[in-house]
Amino acid sequence: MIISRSSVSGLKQLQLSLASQINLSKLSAGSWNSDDMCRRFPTVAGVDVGINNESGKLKASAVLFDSQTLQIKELAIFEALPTIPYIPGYLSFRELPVVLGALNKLSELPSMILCDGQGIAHPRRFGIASHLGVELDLPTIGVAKKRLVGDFVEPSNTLFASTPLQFKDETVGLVIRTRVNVKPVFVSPGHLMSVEDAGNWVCYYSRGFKLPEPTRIADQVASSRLSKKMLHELTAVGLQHDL
DNA sequence: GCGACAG
DNA sequence: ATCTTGTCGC
Repeated sequence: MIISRSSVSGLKQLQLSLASQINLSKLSAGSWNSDDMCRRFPTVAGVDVGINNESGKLKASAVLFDSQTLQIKELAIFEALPTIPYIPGYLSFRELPVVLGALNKLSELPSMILCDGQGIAHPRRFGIASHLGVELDLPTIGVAKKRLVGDFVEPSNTLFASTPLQFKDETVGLVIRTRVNVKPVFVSPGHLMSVEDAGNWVCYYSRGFKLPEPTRIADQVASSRLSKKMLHELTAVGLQHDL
């Protein structure tokens, strides 16, 4: 599929315009307390997108969790053919439609969302997490496995060690070691979230794996790689019908 | 001109 | 994103 450079410049202007709506206010007042924060944000959804080689369709997943217990409350998937190819810096225009499709299938919207990819750690401060946040007016956090922009020093090899991700003289995110001996993740706020809160939430949601639980499960669902153990647990609760 | 480049 | 074997560590 071809995409003209004039249409890309149009998307660029749209990003610049929408990015001005981002609000990075702090959610936490004082020290970050997980019990307190979970009361204020009772649910969280993890979203991710995979590609189905058979159909060529994008497959988005939205997994709703109780933020306190991290128990899965609901799960949804949505598939559709991609409209445009993947272009670094314009990922959201390709993936957001299916992500919204999956989220809309949930019986309730979450109080916040963690998504695969960048938040404001983006050339125009408008990664997919920011686009999703502005679109739904919900707090969002971007958790990426790779860097898109910014300079950083590798965080020490200890659990939750983190270093700032600097881009054009500002800290746009954090590089966090969510698991020892594993490459760190790139965390940045999307919308209605500060860099600091985004880091605290990611550490809180991390349970021994590289990716925090919401994104980790959403990732497995979107790429049809749910472990048999997880599949069995979901079946027991009757949440497997969408798979 | 050259290198970098989320998923 | 996805393709892939053996291997290291808890």
